[in-house]
Amino acid sequence: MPESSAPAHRKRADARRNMETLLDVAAAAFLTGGVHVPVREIAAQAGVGVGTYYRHFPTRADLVIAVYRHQIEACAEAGPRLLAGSDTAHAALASWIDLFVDFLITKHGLAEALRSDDATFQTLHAYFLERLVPVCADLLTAAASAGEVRADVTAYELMRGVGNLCIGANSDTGYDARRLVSLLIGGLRQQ
Amino acid sequence: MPESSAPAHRKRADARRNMETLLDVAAAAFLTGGVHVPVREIAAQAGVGVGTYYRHFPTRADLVIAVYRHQIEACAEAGPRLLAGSDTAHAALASWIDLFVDFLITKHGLAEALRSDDATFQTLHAYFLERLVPVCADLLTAAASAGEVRADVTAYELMRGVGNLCIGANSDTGYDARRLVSLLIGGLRQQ
DNA sequence: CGCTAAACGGAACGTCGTTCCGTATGGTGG
DNA sequence: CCACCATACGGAACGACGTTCCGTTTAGCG
Repeated sequence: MPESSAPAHRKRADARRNMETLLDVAAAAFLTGGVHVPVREIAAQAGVGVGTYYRHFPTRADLVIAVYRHQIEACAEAGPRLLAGSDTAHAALASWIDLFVDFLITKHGLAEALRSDDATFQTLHAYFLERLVPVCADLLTAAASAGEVRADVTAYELMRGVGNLCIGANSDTGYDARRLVSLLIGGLRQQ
Repeated sequence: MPESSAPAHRKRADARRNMETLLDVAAAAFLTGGVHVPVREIAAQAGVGVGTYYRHFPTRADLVIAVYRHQIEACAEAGPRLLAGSDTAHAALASWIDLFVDFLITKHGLAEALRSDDATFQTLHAYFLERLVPVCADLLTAAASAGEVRADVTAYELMRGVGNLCIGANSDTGYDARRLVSLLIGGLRQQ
C-alpha cells in the first residue's frame, strides 16, 4: 500500500487536483499580495469557483496553514537541534528566534494576521501557538535555569512580542525587525 | 471678538454642531468597538447621514486624529519636560515611552491602524510620526551622547517597535505590552 | 453502461466604504 | 420681516468583498 495515510476513503481525483492547484496558486498569490488576497482572485487563477475554494479551505486560516505548514514544522523541529548544538542556551534561543523572524518577515501580512481578532484567523493563532510556544518554552527555561535570562517572561509573551515586531517589516525600509528583535532578546539577558 | 481663531469665514451652526456630535459619538464608539467601527454606526448614533460624516471627516484618519489630538499633543509636550526633570536621559526616555505605551494600549485597534498599509490611514501615520518622532529623537540622542544607550537605533525605528509591541495588548490577558517594551528599552542600554 | 454520492460553479445575499445629487436650511442683505 | 443662495444635509446607489446555497456535473464503481 504505497498510498499516503488515507485509511478511511479516497478523495475523488478532481477534488485532489483542485485542492493542489488552489494551494499552488495561493502560495504564489501570498508572495505578491499577502495572505489577504481576495477569495475570488485565488479561485479564478486556479480555474475553480468560489464554492470549490470554500469546500477545500473553509477559513482563510486553513489555507494559510496548508501553505506554510512545512516551514512552520521545520522551525519547530529546529528548536531542540539548536539547543543541543549551541554553546549557551541563550545563543540557541537567539538563533531560533532568528529563524522564526526570517520566516515571518518574508510573509506579507502573516504577522498581522496572527494578531487579528478576526474569527477566521482563530485556527491560525491556535496552530502557531500550539506548535511553537512549547519549543520556545524549552529554550527559554533552559536559558533561565542556566541563569542567562530573567525568568519573569513567558514563552507565550515572548513569541507574541517577537511576532509583533515583525509586523510591517517588509514595505518599510527604515524599519529593521531583526535589529529590534535582537534588542528585545538582549534585554532578556540577566544583568 | 470673543470667538476662537476663525479668521476667514464662520461655519454654519448646524455644521459645527454635527461635527462635535460626531466627535463625541466617535470617541465613545472607539472605546468599545475600536477605531474600526463602521461609518454607518457612528453616523446613526450621531443622528446624521453618512454624507455628513464624510464631509466632516473625509478619511478615518481624520476622525481618529481629531479624537486623540489632545492626548497626542500632551504626550509630545511631556518629552522635553521629562528630559529636564529626570536623573538620566535613559530614565527620561523610559518614562516617556511609558506614557506613549499607556496611551496606545488603551486605544482599541489604534496600534494596528498605525501599521496598516490602508491608504485611509496614511494621514494618521504621518501625524504620529511628525509629532512624536522628533520628541523621541531628542530623548534618544541625549541618552546616546551620554553613552547610556547604543547609537545604532533610530527614533523612527524605536517608535515603530514600541508601537508594534502594543498591538493586541488589550484583548489578550496573557500578554503584557509594558513588560516587553521595558525589555526592549532595557536592551537599548549600552552594556 | 448506468447510477449515485461526491464535487463543482457561480448566482445571490449581507456588510462595508465611498460617492453623488436632489433637497433643506442657516444667515444675511434688502 | 422676507427672500435668496451658499452651505450643508440625507440617503440611495455602486463596487468590492466574504460567505452561503442549490441546481448541475462528473468520477468511480458495480
